[in-house]
Amino acid sequence: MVVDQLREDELDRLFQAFADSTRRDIVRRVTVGEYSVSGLAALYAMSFAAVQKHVAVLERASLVTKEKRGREQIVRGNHEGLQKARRLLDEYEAIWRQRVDRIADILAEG
Amino acid sequence: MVVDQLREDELDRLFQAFADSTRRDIVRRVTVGEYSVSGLAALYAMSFAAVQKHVAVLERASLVTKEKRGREQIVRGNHEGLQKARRLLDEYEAIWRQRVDRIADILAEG
DNA sequence: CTGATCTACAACCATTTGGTTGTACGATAG
DNA sequence: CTATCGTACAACCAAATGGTTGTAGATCAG
Repeated sequence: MVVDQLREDELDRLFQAFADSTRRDIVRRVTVGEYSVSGLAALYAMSFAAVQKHVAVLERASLVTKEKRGREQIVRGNHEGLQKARRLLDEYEAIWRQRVDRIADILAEG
Repeated sequence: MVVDQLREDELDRLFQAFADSTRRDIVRRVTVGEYSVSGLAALYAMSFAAVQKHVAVLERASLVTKEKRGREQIVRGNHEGLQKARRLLDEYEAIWRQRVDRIADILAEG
């Protein structure tokens, strides 16, 4: 086994990151606009530290990047993670379509 | 707030379900072939009960369905969950493209 | 310089997660 | 009928998750 452990871990982190509505909202916002960590924190009914942790989870998943600007840390959307997640789901969709085609073939044969 | 709590919870469950390599493998397998719960359990280095729990997580996320056949429970892939997950990532991709277009516009103006 | 702001990080807590073993029960094979 | 198989479910455990408060270091405004 141990097919491609690095990629598997990467995908674990990616989907785990998406599995929280606050984090999904952060991703949407930082894709459209520019936010510091505290700018984001102001949007949610939770502590600054909690939002900071959410951003860290997104960063580890390559869904956002942080860039220091003065005393602020600007959070930006990172297309890389999103693309990887989409690519995986596209693979699954392809497997599904192959399966449907195969069943169609069997029906055509019979 | 409380935009669409049901959908948010649904998405939480969906991405949470994808955030585990064993579960991703189960989804792939049951999309292609037919497996009972114990048939799946035989594939992994963990207990039957553990696999049973993974299947339950996938079922709650609408990624698989179970169907009783004699004393076996047949697990099958369910396109519904996969589609919903893909749809969300497509939305994010669209947001990203809009952002890129907007930047292009600004550059064109300037 | 001083005070306010932004961030990082540690420590703590409750709940969830991913695993285990054990028990029980319906369905099937012999 | 009896033994076995496939499943369900409870109880338990360690680790991870999602939140909190508190402390401390940079950076900026006045």
